[in-house]
Amino acid sequence: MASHGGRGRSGGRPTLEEVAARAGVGRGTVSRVINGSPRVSDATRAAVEAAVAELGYVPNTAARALAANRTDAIALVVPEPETRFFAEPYFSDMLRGVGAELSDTEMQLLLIFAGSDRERQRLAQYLAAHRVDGVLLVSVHADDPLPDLLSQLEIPAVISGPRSAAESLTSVDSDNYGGGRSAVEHLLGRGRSRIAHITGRLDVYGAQRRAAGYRDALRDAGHPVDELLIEPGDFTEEGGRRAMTTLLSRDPGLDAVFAGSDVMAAGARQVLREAGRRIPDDVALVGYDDSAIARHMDPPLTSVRQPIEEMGRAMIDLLLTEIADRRPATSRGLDRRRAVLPTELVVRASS
Amino acid sequence: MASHGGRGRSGGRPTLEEVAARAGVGRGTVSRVINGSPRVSDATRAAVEAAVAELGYVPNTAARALAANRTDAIALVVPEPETRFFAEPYFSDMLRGVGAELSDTEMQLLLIFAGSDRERQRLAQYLAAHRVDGVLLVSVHADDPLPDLLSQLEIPAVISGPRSAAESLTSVDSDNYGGGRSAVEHLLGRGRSRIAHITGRLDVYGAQRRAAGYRDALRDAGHPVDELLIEPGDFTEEGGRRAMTTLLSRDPGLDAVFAGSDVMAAGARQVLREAGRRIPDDVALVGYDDSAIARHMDPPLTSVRQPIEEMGRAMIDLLLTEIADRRPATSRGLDRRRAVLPTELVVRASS
DNA sequence: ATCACTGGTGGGAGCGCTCCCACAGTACCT
DNA sequence: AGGTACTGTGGGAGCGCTCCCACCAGTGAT
Repeated sequence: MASHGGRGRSGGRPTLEEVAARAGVGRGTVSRVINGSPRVSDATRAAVEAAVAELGYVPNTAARALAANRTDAIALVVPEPETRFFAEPYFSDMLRGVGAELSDTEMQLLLIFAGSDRERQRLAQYLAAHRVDGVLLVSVHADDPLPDLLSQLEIPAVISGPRSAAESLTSVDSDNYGGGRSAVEHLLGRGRSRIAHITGRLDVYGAQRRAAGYRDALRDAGHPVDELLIEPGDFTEEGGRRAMTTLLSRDPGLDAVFAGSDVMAAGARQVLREAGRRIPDDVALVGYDDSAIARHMDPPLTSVRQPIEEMGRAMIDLLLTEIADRRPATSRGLDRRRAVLPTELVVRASS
Repeated sequence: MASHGGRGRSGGRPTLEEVAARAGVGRGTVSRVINGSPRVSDATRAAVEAAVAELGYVPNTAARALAANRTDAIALVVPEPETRFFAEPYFSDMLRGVGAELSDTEMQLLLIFAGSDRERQRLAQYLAAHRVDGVLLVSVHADDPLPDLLSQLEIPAVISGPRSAAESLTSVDSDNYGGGRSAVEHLLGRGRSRIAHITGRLDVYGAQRRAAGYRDALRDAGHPVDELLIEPGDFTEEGGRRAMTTLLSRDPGLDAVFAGSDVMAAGARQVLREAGRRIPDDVALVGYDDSAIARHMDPPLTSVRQPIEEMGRAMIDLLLTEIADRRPATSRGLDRRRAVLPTELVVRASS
């Protein structure tokens, strides 16, 4: 039914002006109705809404973006190759939370992978062009230049897993310290006393915090902290094996292990088995992440669960307020926000 | 260093006009250089490029979109909940191909899930607003209204897995017919003669084609087609079990089974085992999809591989030409395009 | 010398919005 | 009666591009 105009333009989508003419009001008034301004009388609003419905009017996003200097879109940036994104349920959970929280909004979510250098290049261009109003950053390494680029471009951003205690970006984190504590307190409660800790890579802030929780839990219970019972892994299964081997040689009598991730716990379990230790009878084992591995391990692994989906929701919340705050020009200065969500210990047969 | 202007606008990004002034040329010339028009002298081009570099000019996408009536973005629409998207490697492979093919382009890819009704609603709005230049459609059900919506809105679209032989959208498919043939020919070559077929849901076009390949391969080899050896499954493991049970009761002497998917093959395998049949000694088994299941099955499953990543690339190719063709206004009419990519039989121990 | 062309270039018009200023109308005070 | 204030409204200006027409040299043919 669409009548084609003279030039190549297709479709003849109605414009604000046409809606205004139809409703017998001015352009500005229609704009106010569309944007939900309260300064419109009920009668006028009704007339405009009728015209919008009759004409099937849909705002032109490009025009709006140009005039208002915003895009109504935010990006979820994953500085990893796509493969890892799909492999780890972490991202899937995060995305679910983000999507849910966004569904009440007009905001559009873009998923951007920046694993390769080339993709990084494109991302930088993309951000420089201000094609999004804000950015969600997940799984960022300590030396990544991305956060700096974002602050330089003055693009609102929220990072999941702050890079340090002094993180300059608004951040959302789970309570790694509390998670570490609860794991150790649980083991102590089970009557274990020689509790080892396989940490994650210690340049990852969260791994430091978990270790701190481990230390404080022991100390507060009146146990001395034996540094020989702390051995760094690197979040891999192989790293877990190596660390466990080392720990076992240092103290064959240890009766519990708190691993900084489920994957490392899986590695530790192998070594313990080979050394003839029964789990949990001889050595109790606790992991971190409550991943699928934990559920399927033999015996099923006690693990610290992070509320990843909730973290996604929190990130959106913070980002949206940050974007809203920026709009009225006054950059409110230095009060960086930070959210920390509680973890939960999921007890299974391994402890 | 950015000096703030009088009003609230932030940042002072350079505009075309500023680049033009700096390079000592007109606005139009800069635009030509940016867009790679050949009608610019080398000297002028160099001057403009220098000015662009000095000023760090990045085109304003919104302005371009408004003026040129295009967005330089395409959407990958997944009419499934996110969960399935992550669960099935199909999507991951497809995304890899799409991303790779797009990386030479200025085009931006959006990932849109439309599993729930609410998400569908948003998607419709999104498309009506013409926020993308084209759409990639994957895993669409036969009765989905989305394709019609797209043609109505005159948005270029490419679908993976056409819904029927009369698919109205440009489509990319793997050679399901050839895949079915090759599976059966392989089994015949192994000396099997009573070959059963567990089909997928027959309202899925690809499942029909696989079954057609099965029939023709038998017929061309001089074997009669016994309809009692064809039993529909529904792509699930349970469906595979049911179909296998039925087939075995109809013909206890069958010596091979071609299942329309690896998952159904897994179901069939269970039933065969319980019935005391050895694989492949008594009954040879072939699946379809070459998924992780196939590799991990005991014994490893012979399966037909679809070139999913290549399909992703092909979809982008077709979509981009479709978008380009549309630009010069003349809608070239009725010659719908269609690409069919070859499959490959991966032989393992089950046959 | 005149008349086509042709490759290069400048800049007006306009894309469809938002923002904001101006102004009419009403209400409520002095 | 005149002021003041506030609600609701219309429409100009302008966001930063692309498109296209007009125009200016050259160049070669007449």
